[in-house]
Amino acid sequence: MPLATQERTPVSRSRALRAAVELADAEGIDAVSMRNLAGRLGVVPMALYKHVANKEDLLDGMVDTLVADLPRPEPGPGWKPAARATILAAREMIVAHPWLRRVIESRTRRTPTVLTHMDSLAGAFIAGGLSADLTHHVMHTLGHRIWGFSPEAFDAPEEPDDATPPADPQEVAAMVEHMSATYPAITAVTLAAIDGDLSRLGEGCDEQWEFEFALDLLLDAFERLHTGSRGSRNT
Amino acid sequence: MPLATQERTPVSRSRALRAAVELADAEGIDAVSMRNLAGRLGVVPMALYKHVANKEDLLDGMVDTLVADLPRPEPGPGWKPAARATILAAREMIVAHPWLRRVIESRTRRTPTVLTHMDSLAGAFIAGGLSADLTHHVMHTLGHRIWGFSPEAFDAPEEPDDATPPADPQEVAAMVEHMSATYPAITAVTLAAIDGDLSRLGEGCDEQWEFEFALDLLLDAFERLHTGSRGSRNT
DNA sequence: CATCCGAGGTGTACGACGTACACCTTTTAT
DNA sequence: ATAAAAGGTGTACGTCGTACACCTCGGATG
Repeated sequence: MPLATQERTPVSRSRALRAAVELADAEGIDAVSMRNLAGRLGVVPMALYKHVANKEDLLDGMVDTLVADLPRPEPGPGWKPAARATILAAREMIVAHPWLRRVIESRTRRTPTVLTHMDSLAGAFIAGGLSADLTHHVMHTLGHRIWGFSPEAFDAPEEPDDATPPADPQEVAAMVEHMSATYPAITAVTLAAIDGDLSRLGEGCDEQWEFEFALDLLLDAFERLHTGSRGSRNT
Repeated sequence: MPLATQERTPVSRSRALRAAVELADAEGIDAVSMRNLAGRLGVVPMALYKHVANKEDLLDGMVDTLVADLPRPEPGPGWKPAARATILAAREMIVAHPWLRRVIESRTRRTPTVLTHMDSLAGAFIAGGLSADLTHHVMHTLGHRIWGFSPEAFDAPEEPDDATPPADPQEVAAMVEHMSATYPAITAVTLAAIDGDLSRLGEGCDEQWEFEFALDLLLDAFERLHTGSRGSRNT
């Protein structure tokens, strides 16, 4: 005999998606399995398939859930600040949900929600007077930066292990020596980034700063292309 | 009684990695499972673990195998053409192995081989006179472009299904109408890219061109930052 | 009222996957 | 000849996504 019916609000697509986002936030994206998520919802795994087509659809939906809340670029002052603000808002979303970057990267479908976001950003450029052609190239150049992240080829790998133990200075010095001999350029770059202060070695760099640096570099370059071609060339 | 001993060259790490690359080239990255790869090598799955630590290590190794063959930037004429040539060579590698992009994106370790490539590229900038600081930002800005691809947020999704059937023009026109109403900016951009010729709708855009456009845009911007700061600022 | 239906939930089962562990065999070095 | 290392085997476990057949309600409809 079942316990006193603990009334369970029935699962719905949006409830499932929100639960999945919460689960990913709390325990990481690997914890988001159909079985695990179903458990959270007090339901058997297969029940989820009444609300999502399959796991891909679940992940698409999770992205949609978050992307739908992004602000649209404000029409007005100019395309550059509008695009900048929109992209930085997307970045806040990425920072708030660390698993989101990888999930977006792995998406293969373009959902209407995602298309809407892309359209409103492209629309900002067009409204600002950029030609459709230039807007096209601009969107390509921005790439995933549209979503608030750039592909961080140069980044320190995420270290899931507990923070590196302090390690005595002598050992560190020897390591740096070795690095410097093997990878002179990278070492020079790294040392410059921490002002030569070896105690700051584990810090990693200021991603936000790097992101905005690259973003502004690109926006400025776009502006140069745009104004440089007004009336004379066909971009 | 076993068949006449068909002499099998013993598996080695590099043989396993090369076989894995071939397998991925031939059947896609999903076909690269420990079991499948072992089968190809005429060996039981667990035998692979004598040569790779685990699957992540296998994937790392596959990347290394290819990255090791990349040319280093030539010292000489200037950092810009040197970096450009190196990055475009990496791009050729990516194009030749379509699975490689995703695998590189998913790597979490930086192997010595990969560090060596990054170091030689960073070294080109430094040899060209860019400060360590500027080189740092430059590497970040290039992001995955270092590896010959940019994150294609704006790309058509890869369509694994057979090419879209020709679809009669009337239907296409209606679809475009609908798209244009729902996503005006994207539609304008897309139509511009195909010169309004609806028969070219499925084409997708010239990725190589977009890649080089973005690459050159960035390299030019770096140059402007560099020469603009010579002797006056500390970048 | 009786009936039906469809939306939501269940239970079982299958075929992958990565890999731990204990064991065997072959090659090589001494 | 012998010992040890290097390479290969076989079994087993836990996890995953999901196909398929079934059940169970709460209305809507005759």
